Amino acid sequence: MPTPHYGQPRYRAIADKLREQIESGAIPPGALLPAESLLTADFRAARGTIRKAIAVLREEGFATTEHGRGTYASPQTKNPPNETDARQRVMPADARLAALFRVEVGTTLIEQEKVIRQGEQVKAVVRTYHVDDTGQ
Amino acid sequence: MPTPHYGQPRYRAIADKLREQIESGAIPPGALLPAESLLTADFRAARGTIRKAIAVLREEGFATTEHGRGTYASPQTKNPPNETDARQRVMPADARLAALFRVEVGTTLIEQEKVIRQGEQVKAVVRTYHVDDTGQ
DNA sequence: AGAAATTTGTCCGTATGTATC
DNA sequence: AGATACATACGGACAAATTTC
Repeated sequence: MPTPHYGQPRYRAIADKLREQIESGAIPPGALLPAESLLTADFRAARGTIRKAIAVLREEGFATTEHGRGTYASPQTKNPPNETDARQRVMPADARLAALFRVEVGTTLIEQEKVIRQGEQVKAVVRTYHVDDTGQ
Repeated sequence: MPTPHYGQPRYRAIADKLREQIESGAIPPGALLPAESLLTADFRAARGTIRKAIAVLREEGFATTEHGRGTYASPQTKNPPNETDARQRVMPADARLAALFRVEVGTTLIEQEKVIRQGEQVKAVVRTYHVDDTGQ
C-alpha cells in the first residue's frame, strides 16, 4: 500500500509515538533510540519515513543524532515550542529599497526573514527582499 | 502555498540561487552543497524540484554529484563575478530585532546589506543583522 | 592493528495523490 | 488537458563514522 496520507502523515504519527516514549521515560534521557533499521521493522515504514520522524524530534529538541553512533534521547525539554524560525510578509518599499529595485515608493515587496540560531542564541537575522511577481 | 510558477519554473529559480552561491564563492569549489533534504527545507521545495535544479547545475558544469556522497561545487567559473554591492552600517535594534536577539531596544546592531543583481535588474536585497561583538 | 558489523548520511529512481496555472 | 509543483512514501545502493571482534 504505497502512500495515502489521510489526516496525519505517517512520519508524524511515528514521531508522536517516539516522543511519547521519551517523555514517559520509556527511553531515558541520554539513552539511544533503536536504530533506524529496527524502527523500520517496528513501524513497518521505509527508512526515509523513519528518518523524517526522527528529524521532527530533533527539531523539537527531543533527540540528537550522531553519525555512526545513533540517536540519543535528549534530557529535559522545557523548550518553548517553536519561536518562529522563518516568516514571510509583504511590506511597502521604503525609499532605499524602492531606489534599489527601481520601483515606486510604496510598491509591495516580499520580505523573508530567517533567524539563525546556534543553540539557544540567535546568531543572526537575515532579511531578503524581492519584488512581488505574483500579480503578473 | 502551493505552486505558482510565474515566469520561470521553480527549479530554475532554485538553480539560479545555487549557481550564484557557487559563483560567488559562498560555496567554495570542491565543497559539498547542502544535502537534498536540507535544500528542500531551505527552499521549501519538494525533493523532485530540488533534484531538477541540481540537474541543471550538473548540465551546466557547476556541480558534480556522487552517489551516497553528495553534490560538489565545481571549480571553474570564469564568469564575471556576480555584480553585488555590499555595505555595512550600525543601527539601533527595533522592537522585533531586540526581541529576537534578546537585547534591549536601541542596542546597536550591525546591518550588512547585499544587493544581488542579474544584469541590470536587482533580483534581491539581503540584509543580515547581528549583534556587535567587537567589544567582547 | 585490522577487518567486519553497525549505524547514520546521502543520493537514486519511482510512485501516488493533490493543487494550481 | 498538460506542465509544474507540492507532500508523502517506498525500496535500494553507496559513503562515512563508530563500535565490536
